[in-house]
Amino acid sequence: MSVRVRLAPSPTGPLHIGTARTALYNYLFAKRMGGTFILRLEDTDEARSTLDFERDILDQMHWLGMDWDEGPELGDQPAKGPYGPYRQMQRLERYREVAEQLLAQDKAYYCYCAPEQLDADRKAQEAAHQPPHYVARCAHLTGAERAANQANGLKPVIRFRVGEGVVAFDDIIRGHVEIDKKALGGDLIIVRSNGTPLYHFTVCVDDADMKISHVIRGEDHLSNTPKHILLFRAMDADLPQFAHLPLILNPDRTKMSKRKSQTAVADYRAQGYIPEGFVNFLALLGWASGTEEEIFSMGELSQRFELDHVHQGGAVFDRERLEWLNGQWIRKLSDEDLVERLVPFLVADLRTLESGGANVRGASVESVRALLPMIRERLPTLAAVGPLVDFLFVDELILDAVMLVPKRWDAATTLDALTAARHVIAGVGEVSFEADELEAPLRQVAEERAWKPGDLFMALRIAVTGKTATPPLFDTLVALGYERTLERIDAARALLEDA
RNA sequence: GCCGCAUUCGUCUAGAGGCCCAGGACACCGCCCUCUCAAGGCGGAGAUCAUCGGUUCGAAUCCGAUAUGCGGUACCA
Repeated sequence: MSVRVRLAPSPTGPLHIGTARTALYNYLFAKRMGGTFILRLEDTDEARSTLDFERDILDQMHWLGMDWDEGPELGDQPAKGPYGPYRQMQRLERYREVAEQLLAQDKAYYCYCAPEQLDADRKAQEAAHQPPHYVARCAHLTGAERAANQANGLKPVIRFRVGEGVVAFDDIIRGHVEIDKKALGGDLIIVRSNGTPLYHFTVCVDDADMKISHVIRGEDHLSNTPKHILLFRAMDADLPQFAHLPLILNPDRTKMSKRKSQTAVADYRAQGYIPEGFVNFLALLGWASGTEEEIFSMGELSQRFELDHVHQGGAVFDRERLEWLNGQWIRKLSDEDLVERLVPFLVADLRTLESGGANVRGASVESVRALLPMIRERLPTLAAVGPLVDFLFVDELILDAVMLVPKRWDAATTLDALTAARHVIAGVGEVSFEADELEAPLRQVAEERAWKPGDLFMALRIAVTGKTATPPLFDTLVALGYERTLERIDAARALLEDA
């Protein structure tokens, strides 16, 4: 049997971390098994579904490096695959057809109970400490009763007969699971009174129609699985295998939510995480290779991923670990690649400086490329580039006399040191202005004046960058350039003199 | 309430009856490197394997109960 798996997000929000991981596991499983990965949009919640969310979901999927073999059209992208349409609102006819069939076979029936009535039932059951369930009031209506309801203008829902007994299945991740039908809440509604189908029904129709072989989804669907199994059986469809993934959790171990965590993939992207790191991190949230390796590319993952090695307990989303993995991957990128990804972040950073009143110079690909050796190890995210090097791209630093003074030093010593350093640098001259040429003479002045080299360097660093943590000093000076280095030292000296 | 699932260092996890008085990684601490910050190297601390019972010569691993957490229980998905 060929492996066919699917991701079935509903476009009621931007691509969620949890959905992204589910997508990844489906994708990796498909790749590993030489199967087919299908994307289906579950947009039957008309009130909350939007085209923008659809776009975000597909866009972030691509960003993460996942493509699908079958899926819906969007914009200029045509639909792919022989089992379409892949958007549920376009499959309404099909659901109606299956519902009719179920009705004709008496596997489903019309129910005219009013929502208020149902609420009252539920309350009564609760009071009686019984599990809430539908009391099957309409389960055996006569033709006359139905006609009467109809004549009264009542719009019925369609309910699926659940019956009695136990539903059992073997989940790839959880093992054997048995659930009594009594726990299912009675005959379930599959079509609303307005004629639109409900989730439990549409997934089953679609999964059956699309010949899905493995349903890999979040644990929150585990308790619903018996309903699905019953529906599959009623349709005489082949049962897929189920694999229920552990949940991704907030730090307080509740199901990851927007309220307590950042859940949109797009947000992480905007913060400078790269897909290589993000995918690696997501893969490791609930799965491990069994070896001690943990840096894996998408390609390596799709060689090794095993569904039955997926962990069963929920996993807290740990940003520190994500950041570390992201840094690992940033360090692996080629120069050209890194530069290309870095520039937009630098530009954005400079733009905000500019709107704050600074005069900024353009950040070109060449200029950033030259900085790579000194910043590469200092980038946990792409967004870290701005704070690291933006001082190189502004005309004037915003400084004050207090911050110019290294700790352990006073203003007078600092002024003295900057003057001496300026002298040395001018002595080296513009032609020999190289990192290798600068260090020795600067160390020598420090020694002559009994300053710790580190203190001298710190004074210089602050004067020239406005920061206490920067890339290596001499490379920084060279990147700044001879003229601007001297200008900044002079500006700092002037500030100290005034103070 | 009812049903289901889960539970190994703070976090992600390895572990499929003896190799485990539990291994790796992130974070943390220390040292080395060092002009700051990183990166890197080395080392440290950190888990009575939720608890209690049972099975077994032997249990983190199998079984049961309890606890805790989470999920489901919608004319949401």
